[in-house]
Amino acid sequence: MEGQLKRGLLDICVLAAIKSKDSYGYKMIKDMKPYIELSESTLYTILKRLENAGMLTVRITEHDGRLRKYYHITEAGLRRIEDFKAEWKEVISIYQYVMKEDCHE
Amino acid sequence: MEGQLKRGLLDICVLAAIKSKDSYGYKMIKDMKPYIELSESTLYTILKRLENAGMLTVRITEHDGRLRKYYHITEAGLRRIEDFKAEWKEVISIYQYVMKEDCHE
DNA sequence: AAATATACCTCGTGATATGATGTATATCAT
DNA sequence: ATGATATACATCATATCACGAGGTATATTT
Repeated sequence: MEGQLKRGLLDICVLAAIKSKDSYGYKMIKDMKPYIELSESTLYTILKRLENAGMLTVRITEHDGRLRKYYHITEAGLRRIEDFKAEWKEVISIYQYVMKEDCHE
Repeated sequence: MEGQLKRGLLDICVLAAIKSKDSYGYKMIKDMKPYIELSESTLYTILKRLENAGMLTVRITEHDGRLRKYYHITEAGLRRIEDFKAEWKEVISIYQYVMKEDCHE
């Protein structure tokens, strides 16, 4: 997809991916793949940003001799998802404006 | 609204605003205000970008002794709107992913 | 005369996504 | 055994972009 539109949804997708169950980067990419594709560099950038913003916490573990970092959503992260739902209504309103203009043809 | 989400919609809104009828910057801002607010600096940046991308053409006029630049959508611009409609389906798919995860609570 | 509306523009800044690249271990196929 | 692929993390440079601040100029309203 064209990228621009996706941008605003990235943070929310990542938060959604860990909302009901802690997860780690590599797994998140695979889980989200059917819905939204993002590279590792993009995801780790986002995870770092969300961590700095207090939206999630990190727990380092070891699995089969490999490093694995589990991410856990915080209260602030949950609130961010709630805020998104409100913003989504505005997005729909904008979409309707575009469609309205589109139908004047 | 949060900004990030709006980003991907800005170009499309501007194209939609001139789709059925040529318009000019100052008017577009007022027309779009109920749906999406954008500053003059933002709009003129976008108009310049869309012009460079061949999505619209410009016609300079004079009105009451004041400069006025009318923008006209091109074939490429119309195609951009069509592409957006396809992308929108992906956006909805992503939204549903977020909501799905949200309901596991 | 002053304030507001109309109408355009540029520059600097901060935020951001992404490709390229790197590190390291485990597993699988030949 | 060895080479490829999968797992799993990270950083850096770059390009794009929205936006506030500030600027220019004329017409209309108070």
